[in-house]
Amino acid sequence: MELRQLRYFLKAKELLNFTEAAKVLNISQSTLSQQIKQLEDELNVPLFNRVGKRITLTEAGEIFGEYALQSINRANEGLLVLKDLKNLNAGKIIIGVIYSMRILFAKTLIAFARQYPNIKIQVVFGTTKDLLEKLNLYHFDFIITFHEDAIESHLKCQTLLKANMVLVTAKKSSLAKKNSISLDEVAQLPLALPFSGYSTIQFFVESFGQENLNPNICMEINDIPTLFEIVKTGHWHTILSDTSINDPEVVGIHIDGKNMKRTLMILSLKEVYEKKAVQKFYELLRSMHTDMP
Amino acid sequence: MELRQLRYFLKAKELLNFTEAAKVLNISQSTLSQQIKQLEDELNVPLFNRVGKRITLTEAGEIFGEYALQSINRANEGLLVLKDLKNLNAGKIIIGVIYSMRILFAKTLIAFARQYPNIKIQVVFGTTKDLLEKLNLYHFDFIITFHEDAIESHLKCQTLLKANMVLVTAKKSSLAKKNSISLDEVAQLPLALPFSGYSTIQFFVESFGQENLNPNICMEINDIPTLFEIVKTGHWHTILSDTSINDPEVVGIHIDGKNMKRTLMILSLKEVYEKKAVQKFYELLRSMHTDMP
DNA sequence: AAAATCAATCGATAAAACCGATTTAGAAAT
DNA sequence: ATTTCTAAATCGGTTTTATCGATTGATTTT
Repeated sequence: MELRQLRYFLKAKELLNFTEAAKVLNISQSTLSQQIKQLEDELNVPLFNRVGKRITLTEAGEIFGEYALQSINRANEGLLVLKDLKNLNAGKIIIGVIYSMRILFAKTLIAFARQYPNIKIQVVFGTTKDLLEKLNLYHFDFIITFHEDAIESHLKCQTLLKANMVLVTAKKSSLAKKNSISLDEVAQLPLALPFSGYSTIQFFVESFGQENLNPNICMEINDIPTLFEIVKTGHWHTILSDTSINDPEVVGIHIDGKNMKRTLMILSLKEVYEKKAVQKFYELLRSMHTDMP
Repeated sequence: MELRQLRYFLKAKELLNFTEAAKVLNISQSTLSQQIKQLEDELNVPLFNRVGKRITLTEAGEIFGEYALQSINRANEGLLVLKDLKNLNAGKIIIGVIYSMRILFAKTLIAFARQYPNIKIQVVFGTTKDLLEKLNLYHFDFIITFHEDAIESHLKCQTLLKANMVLVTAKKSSLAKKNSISLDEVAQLPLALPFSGYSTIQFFVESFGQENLNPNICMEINDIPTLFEIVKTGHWHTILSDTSINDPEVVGIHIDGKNMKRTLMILSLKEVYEKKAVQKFYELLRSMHTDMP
């Protein structure tokens, strides 16, 4: 029993004429006759009465017709749903994002949700380590993170933007008046750094290490709003990417040095089919990056 | 897209291993690989991610799987329902019966309904003419009637029983003591005959005509219980098949003459598939006829 | 009565499913 | 790190099945 036979049967049932049904189906009448017969043999019951040259439906044909129609409809619906998926009228994407991308990401998220209201979006904020782990477990469609390590061969890596790492200080602080600050100077300050993952710590270690500087790290906190509160006291300072700053009572000061930029990447698994919704999200991310001052 | 491909896909989805799925399906792994690829090409979306040597399900595969399963289940259910039909666990039969078969038929009906409780039965009592007309319109599975005319070639005819036509008279009547009566004598009696259709009237006309007798027909009534009430007055008499008599206050007296039997037939259309339920009903009718004294 | 028509059947052909062998590359064992 | 095993993809050939046009047989239409 195949869908082909069910389709043939339903058309014959509809028209109660094999010759006409065959014409509509673009097959020969003899093919239709044979396929219906095959189906009847398999079902072990006639679906049509042959009355002279005409056909009428049997009780079995009546009953079976309901099921045949539903079977075909289900298959067609499956096909249609996949089309919708492809046309961004359905589906779901799951994205992992590091905390410091909150502000920029939120804007992109809102724009995407407005443009594609039928696509479900799940967003998970986390540390780079956690996000990577889950990416490798096929949990995410992609993650957005800083990532300077050697790219694993099974990962696809797209550069999103270069983010500046800046000294974040209270607006009321005397430092707030500076346009820039040296790394030497930063090393003298009491720092409360973001403890958001291995790669972040590595970044700091390497940046200061290259200048043989020992930063005065007083705290490591893995919550950016809390960091802002600490900074707002005017005593402690932190170093964050400029994408993180959205508090009116803190400012970011450019740190001199060519290593004070971090690359924000989109990471995904190579073997995983790239949904159209995901492609659209990338496009939106990039266009919003282009517009950045 | 065919049910075969959907079956293959669902097994691969279940086992997440083409080689094992192929083994279970009793096909070669390469066949499975090719058929899945064909399906993916038709759907224009991958259903599986190929991860090294393993496979995982895509979102599209997840979604499509639901519809594929339902499509196959519907087709299978259609098959099962037809089996039930064949096994007398479902279905419907529609029977036309002449009035004089009421008593005998009721017994058969009850026995059948008890034996096959899941089969719906529709019974229509009527005149031979009406029943025949509707039979030709595919309204009935079969009808039970007296029928002596030349059998139309599109009708299938089975003899059920030979029914005796008897004089029906009041038990309190002096005639009731007779074992038999001649047609001459009957012609002298005031008769109230059943007006139940052309063939019944023809039968009487021919029976009396052959003896050059003119019966005294006072009434023609197309309701058997009413005929019994008339007869019970002791004044009028009627002629009915002995299968009709179920009133304790009337008796049937054998009428001398070789023409006083009528053949009760089962009539059906030759081109119409004979349901198993119908076959079973025939069997029951015949067995109850055999048991008749 | 003759012509047209419709489902069934036939024999041949085209298309598709299927197979085993092989390739490619990843996973597991050493 | 190297070797062995293994699983999906691909290839070319074979088998099976759908399909076709012609024909048959019988019914319907003219």
